[in-house]
Amino acid sequence: MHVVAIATPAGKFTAGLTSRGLARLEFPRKLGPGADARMTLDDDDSPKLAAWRELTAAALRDSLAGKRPRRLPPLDLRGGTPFQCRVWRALRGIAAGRTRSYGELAALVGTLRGARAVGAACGANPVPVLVPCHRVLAANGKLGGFSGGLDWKRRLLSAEGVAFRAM
DNA sequence: ACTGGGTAAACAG
DNA sequence: CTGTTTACCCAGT
Repeated sequence: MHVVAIATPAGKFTAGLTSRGLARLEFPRKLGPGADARMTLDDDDSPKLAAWRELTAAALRDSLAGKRPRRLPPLDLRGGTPFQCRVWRALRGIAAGRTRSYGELAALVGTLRGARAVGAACGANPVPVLVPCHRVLAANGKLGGFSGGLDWKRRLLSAEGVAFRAM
């Protein structure tokens, strides 16, 4: 996996690219002692990977501004279990500015009472923002959780003009 | 506002 | 297989 930095107005994201596409996306990390240890940046990417890095950067900047990205890089989501892949695919069907509840998403993937399992699958989403797990709220309109921290979830939803109940 | 039971899936052992 | 944990949900207090 080729690890590259993606600069945005909101900070430096980290993307992991494989020969099949974008496999991971991480929010800017708080700089702690030794925070750079895992940041083995990769400069000599192939033209293909460089193109995907630019697609990722453009899509990420659009998404952070609340706009729908015109084009996404290919995604390499092989890591997931069959259930997680169903959930992640369903996530991509939620348009910008719209939300669903964990329970609704469970019904969409054919697991009627699996709201909690859907939450766990969202937490395992390797490509947040572009696979929009932030558009899933709890059934009562509250936020639920977010792997990157609830501040990011609030920020992404606000950029899309979505209203939500404070927690 | 808080509690408890029900629930599906992943994971450790 | 059993136990534990989870970004849940709903009907009761």
